[in-house]
Amino acid sequence: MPDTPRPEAKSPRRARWKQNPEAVKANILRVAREVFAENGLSGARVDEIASRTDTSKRMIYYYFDDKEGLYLRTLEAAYQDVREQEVALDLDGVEPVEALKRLVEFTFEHHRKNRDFIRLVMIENVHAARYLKKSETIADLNRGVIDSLEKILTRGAAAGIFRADVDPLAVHWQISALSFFNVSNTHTFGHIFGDRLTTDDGQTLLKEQAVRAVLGSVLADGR
Amino acid sequence: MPDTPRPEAKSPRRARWKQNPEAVKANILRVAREVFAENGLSGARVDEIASRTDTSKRMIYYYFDDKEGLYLRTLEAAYQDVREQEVALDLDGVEPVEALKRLVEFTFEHHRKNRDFIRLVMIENVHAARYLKKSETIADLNRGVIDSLEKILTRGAAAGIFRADVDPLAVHWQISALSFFNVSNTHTFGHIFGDRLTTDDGQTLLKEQAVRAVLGSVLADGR
DNA sequence: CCCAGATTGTTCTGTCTGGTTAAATTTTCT
DNA sequence: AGAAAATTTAACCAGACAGAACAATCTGGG
Repeated sequence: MPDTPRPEAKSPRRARWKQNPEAVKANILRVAREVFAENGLSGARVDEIASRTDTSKRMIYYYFDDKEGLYLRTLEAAYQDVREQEVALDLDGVEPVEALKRLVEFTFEHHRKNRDFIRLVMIENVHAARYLKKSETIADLNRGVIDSLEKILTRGAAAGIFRADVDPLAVHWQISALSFFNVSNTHTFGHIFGDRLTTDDGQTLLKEQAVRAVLGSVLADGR
Repeated sequence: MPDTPRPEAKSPRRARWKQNPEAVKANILRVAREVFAENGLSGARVDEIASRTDTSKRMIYYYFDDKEGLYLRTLEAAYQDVREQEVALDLDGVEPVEALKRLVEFTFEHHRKNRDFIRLVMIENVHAARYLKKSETIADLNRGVIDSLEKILTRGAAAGIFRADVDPLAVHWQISALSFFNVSNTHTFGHIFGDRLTTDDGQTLLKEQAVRAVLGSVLADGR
């Protein structure tokens, strides 16, 4: 990252700076995530990314080769970031219903906090996941989520509280759907039906409803 | 739509053709929907749209002014199309639980059948609904959905089957979320977790689960 | 300290894609 | 026949990605 103050005068063509490859890369990636999230891959302008950086366009090509390379790395970094936030959650000791409840609530909030990430995933889906598929690392990161969910479900089934035939993957799909849609479709939904559900009260309502919904599809019939 | 066979010979610089404004416009819109859905607004190429048409690039500008104009009209047309398919459903006479079940199933299938539409909505959300907001017509089309849902819910509440405090809009949100996500995130989800849920069996499972989920968040506590 | 290699900044240029328009030609309506 | 609308063909031109060239500065090893 170049140091800040262009030393006042005229003739010294260059300012002083320190070498800091990691910081430069990180800076570029941070900005790239924002710009790609706002405009998509083809909509984003390399020049705009550069100008929002503390460094120059030259560095983008120096470290990421080209626009698509930058996009791919941005995607990977975003996935990694988000997954790192998730490991905190430990529900092994908790009673099944409560554990599932917490998991839903956590996911719901977690998505809300990572809007740019959600948008990147949306964009990938418009691309039919073309770039995601190029990444070796991403898929592996995510599979763990299923395991921890499965633990909760089998514990619940053993206790007779949950149905025995629930599919962990399908439940994860459901939790994701509710949490994802809540962020991804804010704009169209809000414009058509009003913003009532995006207020704080509305969001709490939706979160509670999501919990009820997931439990509803998982609880044993008589309960 | 220009007529097909460029009359063999050399000198006649122009082929013969017939005027057919409506067909040309419709043809352009149909193709535009596909291409925009595949690539987004900025990703779509006017040249590609033109080449997939039976007409020429110039006609796009003749009828739609510019790329954004075409995009906006495409969006409006898509919304209108989709809403027209929905009016068929009549659930007034049906018993509440059954009615809600059918509504969920219908919506789920309906989304699956209109993938391009879903993608357009995704794209709009990436744009923060910038173009949707320019449209006068779209918002009005959709509000009716809430009314018919509300009827079901109040009937159910009156019968003591549904909770009294359910919010129709929130329930619609939930149904949409499950149906929408199922289409919108097929690619990323499928790549990360495998395609098991996109098979016919998987989709039936998800649909059933969606029904259970919605009912679970709506049914009165005792049952 | 001095050198080699890595990192960063600046400026400039190429080049091609892609949205847009000019102008001519044909059809249709009255 | 003449005017207006529809359609065709053929460019035009800005902007965006890409990278060349060069200089300057930093950093680590000998």
